[in-house]
Amino acid sequence: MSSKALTDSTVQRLLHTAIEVFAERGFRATTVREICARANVNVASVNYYFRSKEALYSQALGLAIREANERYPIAQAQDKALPSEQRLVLFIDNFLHKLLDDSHLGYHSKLITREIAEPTNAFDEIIASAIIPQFALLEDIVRQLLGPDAGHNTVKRCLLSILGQCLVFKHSRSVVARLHPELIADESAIKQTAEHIAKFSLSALSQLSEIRRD
Amino acid sequence: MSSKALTDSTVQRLLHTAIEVFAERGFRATTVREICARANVNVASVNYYFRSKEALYSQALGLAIREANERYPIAQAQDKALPSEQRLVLFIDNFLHKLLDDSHLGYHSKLITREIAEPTNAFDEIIASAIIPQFALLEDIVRQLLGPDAGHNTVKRCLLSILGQCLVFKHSRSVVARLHPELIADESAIKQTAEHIAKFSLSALSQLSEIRRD
DNA sequence: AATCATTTTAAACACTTGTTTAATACAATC
DNA sequence: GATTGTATTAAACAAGTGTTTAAAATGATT
Repeated sequence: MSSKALTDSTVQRLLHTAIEVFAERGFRATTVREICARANVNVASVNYYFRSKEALYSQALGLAIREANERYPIAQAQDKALPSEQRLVLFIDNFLHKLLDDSHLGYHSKLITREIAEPTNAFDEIIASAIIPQFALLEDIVRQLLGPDAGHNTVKRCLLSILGQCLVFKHSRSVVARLHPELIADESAIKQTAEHIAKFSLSALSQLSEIRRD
Repeated sequence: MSSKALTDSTVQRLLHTAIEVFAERGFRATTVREICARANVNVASVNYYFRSKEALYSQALGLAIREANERYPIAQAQDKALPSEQRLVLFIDNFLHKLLDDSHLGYHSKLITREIAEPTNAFDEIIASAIIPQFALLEDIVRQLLGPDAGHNTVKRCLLSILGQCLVFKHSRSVVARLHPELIADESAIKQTAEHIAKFSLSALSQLSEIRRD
């Protein structure tokens, strides 16, 4: 494969279409033919440019992670000069928008959360490039909010409490859309939801930091 | 189909095997042949007893919901004589155990959360018999904890904050198992996690109830 | 024991799957 | 402009899909 493949329109179209279809249907339920039909390329192209359906999936997943991180950089929340409370608000707002962005990234986060829910061989890639950085950043923030006396497991559980509050809107989106659509109706609703999660979590964290360690 | 079908061993084996395989692979990626092989019945049985693969899925889903509700009844948390704080603890403990039970119900909750993540035609069944009752019960508890002045959207968002903290252990189980396996290692770890979620949420709710409405 | 409806079975159906092939089209280099 | 390496195409491949069929096995009723 020549080096111009990076800008090759066929390869690019295949990758981005693959992100869409794999996100919609999952790996096994996705057919190579559907990807090719949507991308307007011949069926054989998948095995010509990538070696197999699985290799295409792996590459598409990697691209999805990179593009998601480009579009929603966590730089703001990383600024250690800011007060921890504000950094938490920034993190949650960023994370929630990344999850609920339909315009461009809906497929990216869907594909990523799908891989998490049902890991394939590409799972290690996800862990290393999409999960661990987020975990580390949030852990940094939470540790500061809880104070130095907080036990290891307490910190971990608080991380998951915060992430879970965000992720529920992705994983159970169908339920939210059915029962409480107004919570994710538009940009301002998402922002309010992010503020709620931040307030909810900050209340809990401040109270936990007063009490004890484990 | 005769009425004895209810106790027919072939039908029963098909249904329970279907719960397993559909939970593992999802609807489209599941093959009728694999279900039949695991259940030790002929391939044609699916179309003989149920009319199609889709009908089998629908029936299996309904059975999963019924069995999950039987095994983890929410009766305790419904007891209005108990203080709201304790009812919340009971609810979370029950819900988390239901989600993380591997011995019998792992497949049931997996199938249910999968249907939520990727709704099929059977989605309405899930909403009505598995979601709404849980939502209503938790809403009752949360409303008492927040007081009568709490706004509608605040209540809803608090519901999702609590449910999300539990669900993350199911949806992102692969990540938790990889990065923080000790949090769900055994029965006592799960209990501690449930206690954390309850404490975390009660702290937040008590603080929110002091402040304001929306 | 014979009859009958029900259940189980192996085989086949038509269709879709990922992948391969071999022929064609294209575009740059000499 | 012929040559050569790359890209695209239609067609075919073997394996797997849900479903149907028609024959065989089963078990209860007469």
